[in-house]
Formats: sequence, structure tokens, C-alpha cells
Amino acid sequence: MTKMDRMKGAAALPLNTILAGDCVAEMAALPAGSVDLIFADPPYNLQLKGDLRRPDNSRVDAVDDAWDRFEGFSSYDSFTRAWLREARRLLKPDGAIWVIGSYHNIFRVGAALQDEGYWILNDVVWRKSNPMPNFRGKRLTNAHETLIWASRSEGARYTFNYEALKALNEGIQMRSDWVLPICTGGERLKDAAGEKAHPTQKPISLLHRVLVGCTKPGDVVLDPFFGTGTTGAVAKMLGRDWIGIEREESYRTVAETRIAQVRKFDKAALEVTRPKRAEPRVPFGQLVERGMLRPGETLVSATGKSARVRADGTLVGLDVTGSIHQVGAALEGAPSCNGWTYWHFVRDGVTVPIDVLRQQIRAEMQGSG
Amino acid sequence: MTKMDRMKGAAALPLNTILAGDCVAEMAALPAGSVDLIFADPPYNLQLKGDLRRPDNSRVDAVDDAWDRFEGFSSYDSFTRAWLREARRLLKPDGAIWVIGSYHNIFRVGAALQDEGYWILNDVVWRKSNPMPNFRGKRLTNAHETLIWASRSEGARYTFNYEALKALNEGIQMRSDWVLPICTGGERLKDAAGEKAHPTQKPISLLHRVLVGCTKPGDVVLDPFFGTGTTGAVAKMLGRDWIGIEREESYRTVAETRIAQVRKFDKAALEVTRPKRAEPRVPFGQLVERGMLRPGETLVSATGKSARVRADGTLVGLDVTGSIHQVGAALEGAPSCNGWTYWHFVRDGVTVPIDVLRQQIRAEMQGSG
DNA sequence: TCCGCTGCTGAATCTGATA
DNA sequence: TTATCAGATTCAGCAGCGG
Repeated sequence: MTKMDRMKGAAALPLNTILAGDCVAEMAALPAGSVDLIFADPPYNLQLKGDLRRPDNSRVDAVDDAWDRFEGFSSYDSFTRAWLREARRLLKPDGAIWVIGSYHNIFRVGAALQDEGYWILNDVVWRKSNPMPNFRGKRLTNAHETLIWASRSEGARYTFNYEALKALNEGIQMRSDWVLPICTGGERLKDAAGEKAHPTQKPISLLHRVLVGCTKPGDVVLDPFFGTGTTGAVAKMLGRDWIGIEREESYRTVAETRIAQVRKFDKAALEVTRPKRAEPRVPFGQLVERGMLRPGETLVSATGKSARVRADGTLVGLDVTGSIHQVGAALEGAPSCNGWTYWHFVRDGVTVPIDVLRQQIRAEMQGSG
Repeated sequence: MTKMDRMKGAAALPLNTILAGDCVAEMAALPAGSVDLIFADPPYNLQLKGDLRRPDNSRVDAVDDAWDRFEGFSSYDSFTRAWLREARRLLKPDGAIWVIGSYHNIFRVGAALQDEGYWILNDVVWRKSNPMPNFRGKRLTNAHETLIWASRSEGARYTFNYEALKALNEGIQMRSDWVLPICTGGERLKDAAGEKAHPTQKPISLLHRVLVGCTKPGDVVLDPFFGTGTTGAVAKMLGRDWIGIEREESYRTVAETRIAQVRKFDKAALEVTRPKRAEPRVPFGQLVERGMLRPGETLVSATGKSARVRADGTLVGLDVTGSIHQVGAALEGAPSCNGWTYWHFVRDGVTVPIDVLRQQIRAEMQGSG
């Protein structure tokens, strides 16, 4: 594909609309390499037989819709591989996919993902804080669903906002198990008759975490099983573009009304904690040029090693000369070393990491734009 | 099979011993329909490439054993289907199987189980209370493993001690997610050199829950990937018969010594299974994800300071960005600050501490362990 | 004996910008 | 495309030691 083709394709993308039809056919009509993230909540192939009743004999409203009926595993597999293949064609090279499912279908989906060339990054457990109990006492309470996060291929440079998710989790890195309530109450959409509009509406909180963690503002998010449009609603809130595909007219109607009512968060609120790597690079030599460190001055490490600063911003250790990183690594016998945190200078008897000086320079750069 | 055959087969069973050899060949030599429960911890096919270092530069001791190396998915699939087929032949008609794995292999195992005619009853998530973190900040902490529980076939009358598991869970129906620590400390078996005897020893608490829930005293439990014999040790404690199969002599030696030391119904060993209950930690970000607070919304303090909420659960104050605690401390010039009581939101003209929202979330989590 | 501090470790598919 | 090198990155639990 030429750059021109891709630009043409991108221009043709039906952003922020719901396409009516079968997801494989609709995806086939979209341009390759045009989507940043796909979130998919495919039919679970539940294979329910008769009714299920609660201990008080009331009937459980199960998923018995036509779209969840398949002939058998082989038919479900063909369906799965067909939509996963089209989805992969649509993804940009560094794009990624999330798929949610239960034990009825997730193993087949996961194996198909691997067979189609996707590269699994994590499986994530959505642990429901308020699941439906097991009424018969014949099994464990089915209290979770599984999500799979995969990049388009091995080695792809997928988007992962590590610091943002860490911030969401109060400073501790986000784990693969997420405790979130199921979608109930005011969030649960109702149809005209007051019945739930969709049997398996996903909670906003789930999509919020996925989109904050794995997309950037302005990214294109595709949901091939749009349902009542949680993906679109959250994408809009977060300032991402979205495309939905949905066969059932009744779901599309509910989704359109819903998304129209969503307000985008304001720009400042969408800013997210950024990684250090995104900050401007400051060469160590600048600390010397600016006179923050004197040539000839001795730097020390917490492990008791020392080295002397030279005018060109290199260090001289016992036997070694080189960058702050190289000398640190050599003195420790380590394969690598972050010299910024390893080396310290001494002022008025106090030992200070040289990284503090780098932060001063960065702060100045901020102020001067 | 006649009743006579089955009795002959049962009589020939090598109970409470470890068979040396490849599990497919060893299972093929055992009589059909003779086993009540199988617990299997097959190789995960991790496909690790280079080595991994912690931020302090120490090297992670990875699973690089020969038994975890496969040519590719197709080779792993053949292996999986071969042992699952033999395992199914050995099961009594009402027998069941548990298999444990990670995202590297569990999807292939689950699909194979279904294809071979097993009937999945639950997938169970082992949520590790103390997993290894993600050192490079490139993915989510891999904090769980998945177990699949399946009966030999659809409609089988498998053993499930509903009341026993409910009692283990302090009177509440057992859920499909189990919080248990990984195997460390005194429980972790060491070799003569003081190194861990097996790279992936499973905790007693995990097997305890499986065997209490899915076997009866006197049942025969088979583990085709016996390793250092946690399955055998727990079976002996609980008065079940066991059969192990293990290729590696070093593992068999450790397992034999270990199981010889186990006393039936060792009370102290059973203590391990009681989960510790602490007040669950609720990250501030969850209030945002759940829509209790809106990104862009302003929080205020009793001292007249204010800050705005961002989508990743951080706050922006006058000059500071960070957690609710960090921003509160900075604005007050204090070394620390409890953001939960310091910050308030405004609804209908009323100022409410954000801690009220945390209490709401905790109330939802109550009773769901 | 208790407390705090340091150090070590666990089934892990673990970098990215620039030349 | 490949080589080079700067430099970013961790949580819970247990053992051992010193005061």
C-alpha cells in the first residue's frame, strides 16, 4: 500500500458512525491499515438448553437471541477466524485488539488469535463485584469474564500508557485482574417497554480502562459488535474517534441516542500522566557546560565507587573512560546502568543524585516553551 | 467394559506411587475408566527469548527447562491432544479434570478439551496475591493463572462438594476467582544446593481447594505432570489415593521424600487455605472509571484549595500534578496528606468528602471476597 | 523478644531513538 | 535494515541481621 492509498483510505473512513450490517462484510469494505484499536465483544456461543430458574422459581432472563446460536464448535470457529482476519487487515501495523468472552468461547477465540498471527500481550480477568450467583449449587459462581489483549503481530510497537494506568491504580502498576461492577442501575439502557435494551451491555468503567490504557487522543477505535455502543460512548468522552458495526436495528437506535447525549471531557482532563522517555533528552555534557559540575570533580555511587568528570562530559573511572552509563556499568560489572540515578555529586557534605541537575534543566526548558 | 474388567483394572492400579516416564506412554498402560479426578499442570510453552533483568539489574531466573520447549503451536497442540485423549480414556464416566495454564497455552488447552469431548464446567482464575511485577512497564502485571474444570463428557454426574467450598469461603458460595499466594518460603522445596527444586511448584492451598471441592475420600487422583508432587501431598493429607507420572528423576526424588513426610489430615498444613481478609484497597482512579467523578470536575478542600480531576485519576492543582495525596500535600506544604479526607466534591450545593464514594465501592465488594 | 532495615525472589512471550 | 547505545523500569513476602 502506498502512502497515497492510505491517506485516501483514511479520508474515506466513516468516523463516528454506526455501520449497519454483518461485521465481516462491513469490515471488508473498509481500507486496510486504518484503525488503531479494535474492541470486540463477539457472541459467546452459550449453548444454553432449557430455562434456568432461581430458588424462588422466577425465570432467569437468559441470552437466547438468534445471534448467539451456532451449529457447533466448527461453525463458531469459522465465524471467529473470518472476523479476526478482517479485523487484522484493518489494523495499523502497530495496532492492537481487545476481545472479551467467557469459558464458552474464549479458548477458541484465543487459539484463533494466535493462529491468525496476533501476538497476545496479556489476558485480563474482569472480576465482577456483583455477579449472578449459581442457583443450583452445581458449579462455582461464574464471577468473571476474560479479555485478551493482543498486538497485530509479534514485535509491534503497540500503545500502552503505563503511567496512566499506574496512576489510575494509585501509584501501583496495573495488574491483569480488574475488579469492576457489572452494568446495572442508571447505566443500564432500557428499551421503550422498560426492558433491558441489550442482554450483555458492558460497563463504561471497563471500556474506560481499556481506552485510557491503549489509545491516544484522536486514535480510531473500531467495535465490530457494537451492540448498544459502550465503546463509542467512552471513545467520545475520551476524545477518540470510533466506528461501530451492528446488525440489529434496535441496538443501533439505542446506541445512536445514547452517544448523542455523551459529552466529551475537556482537553485538560484528557491529559494523562506521561512517561519519562517522552521528556526532552538532556546530554550529561550540558551539566558541565553550564557549570553545574566542574571538570575534575569527583562523582560517587551508593556502592562506594567513584569517577572524575572530564570537560567533554565523559567520566574516568578506575580503568574505564566513557559515558556516565558506560562507566557505571563497567564499575559494577553489570550489562547496563542508568548513570543518571547511579552517580551522585557532593555539595556542603550532602550527596545528591545528578538526576536532580537534569530536572533543573528540564524545568527551565518548560518555562521557555 | 464389563464390571469384571473394571475390577481387574482397578486392582492393578499403581496407587500412591510415582511412575517414571512420558505421561502419554504411562497413561496408555493404565486401565480405562479407573480414575476419579485428574489434575494436570502441563508445560506452558512460554517461548521466552533473551533474559530479563529487574530495575536493580539482577537477573530473573526464568523457566528455560528443556521440557518447556516446543517447535511451535502445531507441535504443542499435538502434544496437548495426545495427553488429553489418554487422560479421558482413564477417567471414570463421572470423572473430571482440572488443567492449569497461562495465556501462552491455556487457550489451546481449552479448545482441545472441548474438541476431545470434555465438557467445561467453569474456568477458574487463580489471582496471585504476590505476583512478579512487570519490570519494563510494557504490559500489565501478569497477576493470575487460569484453571479449567471439565467433566469427562456433557451430562456426566461429576463430584462437586458445594457445601464444603461454601464453608471454606466463610459461608458464601465459592466464586470462580481464587485469591491465593504463590508458593514461597518454607513451603517451597529446595534441592541439595539450596536452589528451588522445581521452577513452577504449585501451592498446597490451590490443590487443597480443588481436591476438597471435587473429590471424595478414597477417590483416585492422577497427576500426569507430577513435578515435586503437590497433588500427591495434598491427596495424602486429605485421605485420597493418588498416582503421579514424572519424567525427570530429580523431581521424583524430591516428591517421594516430601510425600513420605506428609501426615494425613495435618491440621497445620490445612491452615494455609484460609484467606487473609483485609480492608480492600480502592484506588482513586476507580471513582473516575466508574463515573462517580467526571474528568474535568473540580475538587475542593476545607482550607479553600482546589484541583481538577483528570481521566487517569490524577489531580492538577496550581503547579502540581499527581495523586490525590501528593497534590493535597503540595498545596498545604505538608510532608503528607490523606487525600481521601482532604478532598471534597460538590453535588447539588452540598460538599461531600470523596471518602464517601470509596465507602460505596467497598460496600459493593463486601461478601464477594 | 520485637521492630525495622536490607536483600532476595517469583511460569515473563518485558526498549527505543538515532545513525 | 541493522548496529549502537542511552537510559527507563518493580511488588509482596520472607529471611536474616542488628539494635
